[in-house]
Amino acid sequence: MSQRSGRVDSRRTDTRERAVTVALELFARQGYTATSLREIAERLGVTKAALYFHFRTKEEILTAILRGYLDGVTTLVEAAEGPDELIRGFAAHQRQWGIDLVLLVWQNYTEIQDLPIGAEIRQTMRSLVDTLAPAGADPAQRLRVRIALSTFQIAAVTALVEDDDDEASLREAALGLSLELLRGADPGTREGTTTEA
Amino acid sequence: MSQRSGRVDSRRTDTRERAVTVALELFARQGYTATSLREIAERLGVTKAALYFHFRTKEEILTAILRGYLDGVTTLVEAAEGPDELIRGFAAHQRQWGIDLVLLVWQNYTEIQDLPIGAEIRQTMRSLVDTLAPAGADPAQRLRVRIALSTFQIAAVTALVEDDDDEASLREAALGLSLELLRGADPGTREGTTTEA
DNA sequence: GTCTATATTCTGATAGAC
DNA sequence: GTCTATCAGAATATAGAC
Repeated sequence: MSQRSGRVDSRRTDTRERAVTVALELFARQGYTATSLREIAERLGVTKAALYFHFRTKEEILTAILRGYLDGVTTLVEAAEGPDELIRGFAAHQRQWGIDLVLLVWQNYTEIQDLPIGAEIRQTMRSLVDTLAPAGADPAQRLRVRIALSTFQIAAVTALVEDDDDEASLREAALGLSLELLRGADPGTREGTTTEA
Repeated sequence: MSQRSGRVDSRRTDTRERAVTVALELFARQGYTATSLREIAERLGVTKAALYFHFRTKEEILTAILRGYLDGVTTLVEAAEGPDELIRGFAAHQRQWGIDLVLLVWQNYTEIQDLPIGAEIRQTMRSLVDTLAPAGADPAQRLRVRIALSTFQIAAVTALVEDDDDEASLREAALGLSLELLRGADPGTREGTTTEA
């Protein structure tokens, strides 16, 4: 963004984008710390020094990956008009970003949590729970919502481990379970869009 | 075990046990790869070389931690007389081993999965699901069981992130949700101990 | 059982040429 | 934008004295 000149530069390469893609896969499958810049660079067919032209630190690569995903979630939360619509939007979002992103966030949260974007992720997830949980929900109800959200991640990981299971049907089952859990979070009224408390 | 002489050796130290405890905490909080042997040794007040007397590799420390936990789960599965009893036993087991073990397995699964004990963990978890799910359960029902099992882990992590929530009540809520999910896995008969299919 | 000392390899990161 | 060359530090692991 800050390095684009506006017009199409003939010398422009796609190394940065490719680096983000490759890093996502390697970070997800091997872990952030266990993946070296040398490894990423080799996959891209460039040197480590070339990577340092695009990113100032290794952490910046990780942050770049998470940025797009997180902004998507924020947009979802802000645009949501009701719990059911939001959970469906979240399901689609998780699907769109794929198993590697899910793995990346879960398996490397230890490293992510200390980064600036880690605080953003916590905040976004909390607003997601806030939006999905009834106003004034107790911790048990909020836990229910958190489990409803984790459903898609568990399904994605299950599809990876149990390779004989059909991923698409697992996703569908996850959505059903998620909605079921969500409805249980508020045994009373859950028809209108209770945006106001 | 293999190095004990039977009688109480006055020169015997508890470095190995202490190393396992310290490593569990550091691996859980910082990640397996991000934690160095130097760090573990410093915490113990010994040198790296002393650690290598007790463990041949870094992976062996990780394996030693997971061994006790995993054997406990196996024992639970073999002794189980019914789904409800098993899930309660699993809940108690998770509680007993604490948040650090839960974090360790989840946050470092990328590294664990390639170890020999990683295969054991997968197998044990599968037998756990097998025992909890009705015979002939479809993937969707098995997913439900997996989510029921994840409940305790999500509760533990939630207690860590949301430090104003009461951990004990979260655990209680998790057990209730887990049982609720489990009952939904088989809408039909779930009274007798259907050990035979 | 624990130590000092060391071997070897890799890490993230920088300088400067092209 | 990418390269070669290099840095300082840290990693796992081993050898051998005590």
